[in-house]
Amino acid sequence: MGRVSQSHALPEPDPGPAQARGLRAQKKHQTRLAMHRAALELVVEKGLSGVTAQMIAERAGVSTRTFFNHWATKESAILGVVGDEGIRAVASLREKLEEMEARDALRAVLREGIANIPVDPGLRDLKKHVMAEEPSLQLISSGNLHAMQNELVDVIEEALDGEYARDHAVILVQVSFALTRSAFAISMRRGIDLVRAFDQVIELYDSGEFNR
Amino acid sequence: MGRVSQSHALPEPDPGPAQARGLRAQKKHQTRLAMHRAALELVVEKGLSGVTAQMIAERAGVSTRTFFNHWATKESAILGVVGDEGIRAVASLREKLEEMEARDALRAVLREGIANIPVDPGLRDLKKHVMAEEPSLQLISSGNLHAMQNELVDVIEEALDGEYARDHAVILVQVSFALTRSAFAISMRRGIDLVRAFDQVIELYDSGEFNR
DNA sequence: CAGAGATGTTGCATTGACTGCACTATTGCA
DNA sequence: TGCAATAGTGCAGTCAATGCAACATCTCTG
Repeated sequence: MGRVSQSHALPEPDPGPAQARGLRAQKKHQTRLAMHRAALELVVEKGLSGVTAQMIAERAGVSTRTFFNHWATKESAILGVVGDEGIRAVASLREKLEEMEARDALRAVLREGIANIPVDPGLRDLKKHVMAEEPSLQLISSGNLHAMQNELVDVIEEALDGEYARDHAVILVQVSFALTRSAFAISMRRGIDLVRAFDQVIELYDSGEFNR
Repeated sequence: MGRVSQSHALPEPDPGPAQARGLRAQKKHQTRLAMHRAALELVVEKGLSGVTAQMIAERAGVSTRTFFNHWATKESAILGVVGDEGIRAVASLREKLEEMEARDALRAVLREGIANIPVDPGLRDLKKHVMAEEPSLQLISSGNLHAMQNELVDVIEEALDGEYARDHAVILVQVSFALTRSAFAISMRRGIDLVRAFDQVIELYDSGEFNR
């Protein structure tokens, strides 16, 4: 009965994709996946606005309350957001900044980031389809990126000099994220791998067509 | 919380800032402004999550229902969203594309767009303060831009040639919006005019620091 | 200037996202 | 086996948002 509820019990991030330590963690991850899958399927069937949290919970075989114990919002269940990527990205950026230019470091981090997006193979196509159909989800998805932007700006600012260090950092981050978003769009449209699209975008961009 | 309403009977945009035709339209605009002001004040006082639509309506002297007749969401009342900018932007872009390069045309349109953001002088500082305090509003704000992005991409694609016309267009639009967002951030931080910030960002960007 | 139609405002009822709380059910571990 | 930790659940409640129907207030026309 010792309900020592700590912080506002926000929906915790997912520990690991597959190799869960205990039986307990395994089950949890399983439940989570079931909800994510159910969410995707239902959105395909009925469209985003035609799906309620209750439906998703029901199909996944859990209570509505449990659903919201796992996901902060209906949309995050659909997107299958993990959460702690921001922290890793910042750490990764710090390391890279010691051996390369800010621009390249940032690009590398973003490339890493999108390469590590965990997608259950069975859900890959489903998710792609949903994302293509529901633009507002794209927006939310890039909104998740938004959260880490400021932190990245801070880190990069430290690595730059001059009066306009922060302005530089801001622009650099914004533009880099813009390229990432472009990669998302192009990947979706052409049906190609996201990382591949990212590389193509970088190449196109660096070709200089955009600076005159 | 995170509602992403896809309203059908959308609350109509505001006809004109000041010189409203009839008495009716005048009153309407007045009501609208009262709500916008109330929303901003309350957010300053209690924070975004501490404010309910009811509170805003009450302070503005209207019913809750009326509140939602004017604004699609609580947040749009705070931001004072007008709405029909997208249409104007697209038309404007079409014109400009006939006399200048895609990049410059797009920049010009964006510059126009931010220059025309209607802000009641009395609310300017209030809004700036609120935007600085509540990052999630910034996100929503740029989300509004998001809607017109695809249309702009379409228009620009027509103006470009080659196999990669659309990819070019996507990247161009994304990057240009990134610069605009940067201008927002910098304008906020330095407390300078948005258009001025935009010009500075463009200058900084074109200086070439970002392409090597 | 009267009356009809258009438009703004409101109350009411309802749906659906989310949250806090108290409680039960499992699981991990000593 | 016994107990602490943690996942899952039911319930009640808040708040955003919407449809609907009644009502109030212009606006415009004959």
